[in-house]
Amino acid sequence: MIEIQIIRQSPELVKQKLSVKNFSDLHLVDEILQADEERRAIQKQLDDIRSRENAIAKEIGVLFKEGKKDEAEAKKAETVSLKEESATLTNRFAETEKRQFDLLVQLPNLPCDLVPKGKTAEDNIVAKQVGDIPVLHANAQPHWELGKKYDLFDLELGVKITGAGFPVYKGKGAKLQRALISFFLDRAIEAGYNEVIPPHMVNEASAFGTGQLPDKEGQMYFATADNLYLIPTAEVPVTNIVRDEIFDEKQLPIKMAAYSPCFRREAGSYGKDVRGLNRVHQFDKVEIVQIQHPAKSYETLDSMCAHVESLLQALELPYRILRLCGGDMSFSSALTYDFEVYSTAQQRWLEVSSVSNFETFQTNRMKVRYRDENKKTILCHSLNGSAMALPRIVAGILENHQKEDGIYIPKALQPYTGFDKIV
RNA sequence: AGAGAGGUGUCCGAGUGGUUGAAGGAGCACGCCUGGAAAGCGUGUAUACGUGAAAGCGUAUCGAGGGUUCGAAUCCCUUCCUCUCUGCCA
Repeated sequence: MIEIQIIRQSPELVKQKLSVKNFSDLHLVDEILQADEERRAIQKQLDDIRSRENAIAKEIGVLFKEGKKDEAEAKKAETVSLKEESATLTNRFAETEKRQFDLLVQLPNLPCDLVPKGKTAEDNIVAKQVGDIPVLHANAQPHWELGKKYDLFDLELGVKITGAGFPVYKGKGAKLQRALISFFLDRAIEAGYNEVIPPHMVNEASAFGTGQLPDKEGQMYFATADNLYLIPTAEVPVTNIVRDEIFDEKQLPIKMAAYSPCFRREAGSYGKDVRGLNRVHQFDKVEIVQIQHPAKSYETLDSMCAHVESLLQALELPYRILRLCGGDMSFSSALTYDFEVYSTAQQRWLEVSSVSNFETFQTNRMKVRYRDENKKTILCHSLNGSAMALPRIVAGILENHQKEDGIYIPKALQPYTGFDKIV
């Protein structure tokens, strides 16, 4: 949620930035300002009346104590009209406040100055491309064929048990999953992140805090009996750990890493996008989250990107880094870098990580602040990134490291798998 | 899931209708004292919104939401959570 102060101070700049994100309902900005003005005007009146009510109540209290019952009863009459007025104003205030909130929540985050204009994925900027695309042997196969060939995962079996998009990992495929999770977590811990194991279901307040609600409701699985959402990413429970907290400036940054399964309904996805492990409803991911001082958050974003990059290098995968254009960025983000691994057998890039700075968009919703040297409370910045999402990494490893005689496990991963080759 | 108890500030803890944003204590910060420290003494120590250049002032907040009342932390209703006992269970 954009801070109202920013909209109040520079509505035109806000509109201009929103249009970089391809957001066209700019009239919302004016409506917000109008509601804001109205709200403040009502609050002034309301506070004034309540102040008078309070004063009279106190006087009545004193009169009763002094035993002046008649005077006290007379005073009561004075409050009648005030009570009516304050009741009306209270309603109007609540309405206006809600109207402002409902509008405010519809605005996506403002992109930072580095975000390129653009509408679709085509307009993203390739910031960096590393690693040669391997030349595969003649019988090279896509990962779903390799999964069958080496009995690593079974999608049909998942259909039987649950439904489409719920893979069953088997044998060395299962071990590879576990190895990657441990590897990613250990690397995060080495980089100073504190490991947490969060709940895999969240309440409405948490889903609101990170920006999943209200607009992305349909993307999450919802347990109606208990009003809980299955998490689409560990970002949601992990970032909410600091909800409503006020930190000492010295405590920043807060660095947390978590492994969790992720559940996504992925309504509307189809075709070659969903082949094999390309897009599934349940997958594993290690997520890194930081809560940082506003002045340092972009430095932190760079360091998080460097961390993800080091993982891709350790796994010996060809990758590229994209700086997302305004139109392709998520609702909550101010700047996002996507990491893609080249799927050689499919001849396409697969997104394996997304690292974002949300600035105050999430922390404003969650009220995550720090206290500066003047004891003022100021919103922190929040950042997160996948480090990393497993299925497409698995796809990348299987496809890029396949040889005639089997699939080679990158050296860095061998201590975790306990084998150096899948045959 | 059933029965009972309870949810107050950073923490402990008082408070069952009247100047209570909230006693007291601990902690923390600053100052005095000290050669230095401890002890002691003094001062300060919530958040949000509104208003103001600022100091400040106003309003709201004692799990959450609603109600009674001139007035609610205190009474009533709803709801969430915690603890104890019983049941069930990895």
